[in-house]
Amino acid sequence: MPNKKYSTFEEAVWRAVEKIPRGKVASYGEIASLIGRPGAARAVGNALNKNPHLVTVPCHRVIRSGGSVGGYGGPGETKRKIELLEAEGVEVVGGMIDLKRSGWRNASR
DNA sequence: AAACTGACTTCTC
DNA sequence: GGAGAAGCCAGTT
Repeated sequence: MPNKKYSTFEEAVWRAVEKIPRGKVASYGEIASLIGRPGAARAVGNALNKNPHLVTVPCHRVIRSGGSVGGYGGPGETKRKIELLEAEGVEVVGGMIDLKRSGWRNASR
């Protein structure tokens, strides 16, 4: 039986991630700050790794700082992540994203 | 309860 | 610019 209960931290992460508009990306650190846990970028990655809301939470829109795509669980999964981002209008070059163009609430303008 | 792990971040060489 | 190490947080075992 599914007694799977989730922590408030994870719920907060998913909530912040699903808030990311299509065609834009946010870094793990950004999410951590949004939920009130600055520096918990690692914890955010952990929450996404177990992401049970794979449908509601576009984890592929979450990237590393600087604009690096980061990972996605498996080695080959990272490539899929890039494809998804490009499909949404995000320009990914060599695993790097233009934050000034696809940054969620930063660097644009 | 303690220790390990991990989709991170930043500094230094 | 690339590689290595340390620091940080939350979850899982």
